[in-house]
Amino acid sequence: MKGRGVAVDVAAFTIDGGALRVLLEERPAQGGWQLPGSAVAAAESPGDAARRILEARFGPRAPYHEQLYTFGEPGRGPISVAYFAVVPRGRAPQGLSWKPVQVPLAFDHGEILAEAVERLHTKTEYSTLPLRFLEEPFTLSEVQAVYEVLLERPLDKRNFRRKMLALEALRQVQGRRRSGAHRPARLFRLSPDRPYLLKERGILFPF
Amino acid sequence: MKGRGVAVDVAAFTIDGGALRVLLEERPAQGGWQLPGSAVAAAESPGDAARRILEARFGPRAPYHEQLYTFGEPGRGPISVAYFAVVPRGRAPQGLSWKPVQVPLAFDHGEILAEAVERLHTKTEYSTLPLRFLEEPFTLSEVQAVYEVLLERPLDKRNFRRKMLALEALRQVQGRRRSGAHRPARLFRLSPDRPYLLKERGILFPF
DNA sequence: CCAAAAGTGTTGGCGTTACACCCATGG
DNA sequence: CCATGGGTGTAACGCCAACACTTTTGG
Repeated sequence: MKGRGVAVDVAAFTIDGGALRVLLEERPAQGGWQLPGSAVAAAESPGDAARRILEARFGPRAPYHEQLYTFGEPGRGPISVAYFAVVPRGRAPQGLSWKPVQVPLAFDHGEILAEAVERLHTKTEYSTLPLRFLEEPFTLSEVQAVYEVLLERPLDKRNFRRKMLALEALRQVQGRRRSGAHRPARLFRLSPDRPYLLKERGILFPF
Repeated sequence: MKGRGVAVDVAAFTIDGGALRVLLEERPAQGGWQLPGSAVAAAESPGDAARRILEARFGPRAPYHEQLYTFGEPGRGPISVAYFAVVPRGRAPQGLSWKPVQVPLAFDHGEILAEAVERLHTKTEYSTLPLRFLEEPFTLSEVQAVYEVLLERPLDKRNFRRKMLALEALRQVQGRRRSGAHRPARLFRLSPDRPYLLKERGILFPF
């Protein structure tokens, strides 16, 4: 079989300081910032390679990730299967930085990043993917804060809570978070049976 | 760059006889029916290869298609970038057949097909992708029939028309279709500015 | 007792569904 | 004039967005 090799690039996001950030590595020789990536070995699938890349950075429990899109313009070098990942807030791994999503990238990585950001926004509208930005257990206020960053607008607290709880995507756990001079907050985890919920009914034809 | 080659496989759908059908080729030597595909040449992108495959079957105006998912389990052979396509009703090209989507396929093509069918159903809920099943110009009754096959339930004619027209995805064109002993039907095309409409607002957070 | 975040219900408006009859044509 | 599919309006209901105050705690 002739043709080009296959690589995997990962756009890993986190939310910190009220802003969406993406995990980048700096390669000054190659024109600045780029997404972490790797060639796909002969004995692994692209999904295996993505998990390997994430485990190398975040340890054996790789964060949530899914395949995004495959890029392969001729002249690009390898064909790249892009993944995007959602990572709870934390320090950037060795040699990498969490950067605002507006930074210009090397190669065509800006295009990959733009696609990943768009997918993230789309899924925010109709799934519980954003819960993956939080370390468990988390409070409802933390969930709301994540959604407010992603949607770029404030949300009504009562409506938000009613709707989020109605999804049955959360399971309350024992204990409360005390964090200052105010009432402690209930704690939640992802509901084990619905770790990643898409709204079933569509918009066009709910009748 | 080491690793495996890259191929493209296409799941092309049409609606005929009130049922969803997929374009398959029979290779008795390799265990029955399979999706049309091809290796990706060194000088082309996967998208180029998909278009090439479709043009070889349907002529220089390739039907609507989009990238679906990239499959690459080790031991699979080449890594395959799968596309799905939506084709207006018509005769199957030389050497190929329109088959019901339940037929068992060779290799892992059944998995690819299942993914494509799912994507098609998802997009039916919140986009005007199903309009691509129709040759232009078409009538509103034809549009409704397509949606009824995809959604597998009858739809109310008045509600359907109101909603479809409200999307402003259609443009009425001159002329009427006369097809028997009844009132002739108005004709429509895809609105040129919105050839492929996704509903903007989501379900979870429209407030 | 003060500050700060957690927590909680109701109402009005709008969008969606349910529903039945007349129209235009060909034979 | 009859059969066939094309074409049209309204009313009841349910869901969603808007909105403000009380509770619990730490200092």
